[in-house]
Amino acid sequence: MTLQTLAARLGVSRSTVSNAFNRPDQLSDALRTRILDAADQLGYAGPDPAARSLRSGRVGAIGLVQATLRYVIEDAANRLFLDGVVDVCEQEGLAIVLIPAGPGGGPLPDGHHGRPDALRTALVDGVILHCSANLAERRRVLADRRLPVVILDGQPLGDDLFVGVDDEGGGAAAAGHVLALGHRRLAVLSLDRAGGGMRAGVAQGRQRGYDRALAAAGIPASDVPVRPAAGLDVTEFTALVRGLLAGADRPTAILAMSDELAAGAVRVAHAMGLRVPHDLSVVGFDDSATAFAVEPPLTTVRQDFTRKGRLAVRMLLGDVSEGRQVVLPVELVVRGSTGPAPA
Amino acid sequence: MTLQTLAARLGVSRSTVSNAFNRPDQLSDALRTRILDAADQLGYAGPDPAARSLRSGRVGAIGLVQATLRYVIEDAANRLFLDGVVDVCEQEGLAIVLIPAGPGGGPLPDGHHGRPDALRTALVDGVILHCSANLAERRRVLADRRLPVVILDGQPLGDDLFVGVDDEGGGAAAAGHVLALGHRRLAVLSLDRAGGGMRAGVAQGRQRGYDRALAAAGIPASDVPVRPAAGLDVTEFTALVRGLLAGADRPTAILAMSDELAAGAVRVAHAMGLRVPHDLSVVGFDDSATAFAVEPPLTTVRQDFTRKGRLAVRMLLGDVSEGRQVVLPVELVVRGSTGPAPA
DNA sequence: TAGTATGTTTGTATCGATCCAGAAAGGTCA
DNA sequence: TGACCTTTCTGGATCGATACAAACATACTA
Repeated sequence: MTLQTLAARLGVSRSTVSNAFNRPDQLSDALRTRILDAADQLGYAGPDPAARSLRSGRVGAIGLVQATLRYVIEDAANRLFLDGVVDVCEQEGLAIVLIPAGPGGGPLPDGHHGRPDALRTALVDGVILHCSANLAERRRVLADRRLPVVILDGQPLGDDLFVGVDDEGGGAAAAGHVLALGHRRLAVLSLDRAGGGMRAGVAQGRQRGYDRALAAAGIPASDVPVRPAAGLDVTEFTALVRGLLAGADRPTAILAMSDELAAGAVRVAHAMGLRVPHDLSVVGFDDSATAFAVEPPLTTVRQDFTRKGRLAVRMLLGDVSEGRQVVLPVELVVRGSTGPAPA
Repeated sequence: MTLQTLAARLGVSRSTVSNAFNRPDQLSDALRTRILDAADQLGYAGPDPAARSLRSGRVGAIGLVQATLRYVIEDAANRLFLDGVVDVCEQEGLAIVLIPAGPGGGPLPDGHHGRPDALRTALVDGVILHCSANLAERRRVLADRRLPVVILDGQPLGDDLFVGVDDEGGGAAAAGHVLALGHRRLAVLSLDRAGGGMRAGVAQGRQRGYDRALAAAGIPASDVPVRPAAGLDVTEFTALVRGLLAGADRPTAILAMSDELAAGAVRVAHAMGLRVPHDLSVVGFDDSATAFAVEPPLTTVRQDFTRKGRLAVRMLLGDVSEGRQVVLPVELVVRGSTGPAPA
């Protein structure tokens, strides 16, 4: 059952049937109801979406590209972002397409072999592209496809639409906070990971912030070990943190680039018999639900994920009233996981 | 830049270019590389997805329909299901489309006014349809579109592909457990809600299980109050549970149709000064992460969400090796939230 | 009564690919 | 050498709609 045959059955033109579905104002109510009723009767479910998309150029969906599909739903912070996305999409009746982007952080399929890249074949009107190692390459594919793109987090790329947060400012606030508490031996748990991180740009920004505060306090960056800690399993992560906290001149404060890393550090510290914040201060980042998943709750840097999500979608839909490249503010939230440096 | 123009530029036929992208075995390697290189050079991102879909009938994505988009990501149990879905989709290179289904549980747009229903226009190769109040109507739309459908949870509909769990058996196990502990005054917190539930079918199945066990114990169903509790805000929910637990002949055990409801009940009970399980036993359902979000951890009915997700996608893709209608087993998990009835 | 809006309906061109039957070229083998 | 395969490539038909301009009514104005 196609629009064509339905039109024939009713003795009207294709255009009229099409209009019945898409432009109520283009025909009389009487005819419109007659057509829609007939459609119901004959089991015509409405214009074929593929054909409609081909002709009209619209799809009614936006795409999300992140390091892995799993990350999209498992990361507590990211879910808050999704809340914002969902919010606007539901309002606008847009579907959300989760686009698999191949192995996290890895290169795209070269296009010459194997399965075609999902990014090339995804049916969407625009894409929210999370910062990642191969951002530029992905960006290029989307540019070739002439799809609108909003880059999320990290740093702006060219003059692309961009929404991020003040990672550097947040990092500086986090480090400044523990420095003000008298800590001098610090360590960083980075979102980067050995093989090029999933959120490379974010990690860099936050690190710059840490470094800035350290420099201001006169501490050489080389005195502060930075450990790539993202994507480790529990055993590896535990070993990493234990290594960091072993020895007499262990750090008295840990700057973690996410609340997950921070919470993990607190757990390991506890397991080692260290008290938080008495023996060790820990600062997280993001203020996701995880900040309350440990005792004491985490001092962390809050960002408004949901707002970020809403904004990203709106910008994708063409609303640039807040600018084409938006950096949202962050805010240090002091809770129980930080305290004065031990004497 | 279309396939057409690329072909012209190279002096080959459209078919050949198409084959270069889709059927490597249909042309010589030399020509294929020449074509793909030229495509790269000229910024041709590959065959237009909409055109491809129209002609080939394939999209490379599956759709998920649930009560609301938000539910998809916020519900802890549902995320486990998504894990399974994501698992298979990532393997198969399929995108996942979250289809907004209008106001939760409410009727579909009638098609005669307003925005076209997203279910009618979603570009997908098949749909996983969560049970909901207007399941049948949604099913019909998809039937008209001739899309493969897997119905998730609740009861099978006709001879549609179906994946669910033994809700009735689980309900019976949960109720049987507290009855065996000597409880005689029970109450049910139902997933149904006043205006027709989001997971109507599920609620019915679980209730049948409760009822079966009650009957076996000789307790008339009318003695056990059933309170629709899904979708309430904290205040409403608290009032509801307080009402239930007020009075001298208050229930000594609560059968909750989800871990969220159970955890909520535990919190309210604590707030009222009741000890769990000493004064009140609570049984959850699902064994999601929430089961450990309260003290004591919940006695609950476990189901394997991730397996359910994997299975649903595989069935959608045509694998019916486990049958066309699969009911997965559940298992009672006894933890700290249940104990002997108070004397 | 002609002239002008206003509101409906129609036809033609077009979107950008894939499918499939078959032509051309090159190889094998008795 | 000629019959018969293979491999490689081509062309026309087709998927199912929407856009846009033009045609047709009908009513209203002058």
